[in-house]
Amino acid sequence: MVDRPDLAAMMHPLVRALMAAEEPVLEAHGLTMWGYTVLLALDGNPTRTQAALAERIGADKTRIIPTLDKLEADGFIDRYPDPDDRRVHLLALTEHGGEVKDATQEAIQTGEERWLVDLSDSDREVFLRVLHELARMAERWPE
Amino acid sequence: MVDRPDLAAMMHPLVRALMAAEEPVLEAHGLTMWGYTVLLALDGNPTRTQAALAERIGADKTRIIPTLDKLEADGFIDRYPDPDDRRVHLLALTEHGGEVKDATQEAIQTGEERWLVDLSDSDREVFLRVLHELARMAERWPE
DNA sequence: TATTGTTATACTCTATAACTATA
DNA sequence: TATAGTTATAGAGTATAACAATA
Repeated sequence: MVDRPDLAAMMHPLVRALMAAEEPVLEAHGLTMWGYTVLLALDGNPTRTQAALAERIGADKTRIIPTLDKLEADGFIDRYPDPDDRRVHLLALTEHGGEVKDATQEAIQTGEERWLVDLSDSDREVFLRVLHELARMAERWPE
Repeated sequence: MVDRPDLAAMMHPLVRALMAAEEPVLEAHGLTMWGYTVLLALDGNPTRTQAALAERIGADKTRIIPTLDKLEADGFIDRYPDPDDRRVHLLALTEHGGEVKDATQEAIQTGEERWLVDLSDSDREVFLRVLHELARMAERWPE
């Protein structure tokens, strides 16, 4: 009946290993995991409210506030009140923030190649395509 | 330069969604996530020490003790001192524990099919094979 | 003295609830 | 009165350190 391990049982340790490998890279670029997650989310997607950003990255709206404070203090993001509704904060990457995000992502993906290097071109293509599709499904399934 | 999302950025939300979907199934079978993880680890692999089990599943040795207490009280595992070294506890699934583990896994994998159902046979085969291989790599990379 | 399992404590992360400022 | 953001508090989960039993 059971002819494969559980998806979660395979993916969970893998994610932990991927994140453990990311940590020193993030630290070298002056970012936390949540900080990097925010930069990825804002890249190309300026966001109108902090609550929307929090929901998009699966965080509590109270949880990201210290992260946003730090990113702003470091000059990675701009955050200013919406003139049309001064309760709302508009969020966007600064040029510097975009550069740091790019450099960090480059380093992370270089590290991740360690996992993919032994795959054939076609296995790699299929795996990444399917994974991307499942990730999009998970986004649409927020609960 | 960056032509794909980060592996971790794709997998992390996916794992969270998979685990969220598991939770009600586990509860219906009287198991916690750690309890189920222990049953999976013990299945076909009786283990000589609790510390070894903890390391295998990526947990702290102190963390699994309440889990083992509960599994033992529920009759899912046997735990008794090794006659050769009475400091050591031998751990093994009971018959009942094996049945519960099988039934739970069956239900979990049925739920997981939701993610895989739209894949072609060949995409499915490649994805699961590569994922399995990466999971094995992660096991060998414990830090 | 070293090791296995256990318990007690402290720490980190996260969520809940209360507060402010705008609308 | 309702909503966006913030702050304060409480809770869950985890790790660190001390302890008892056995070797």
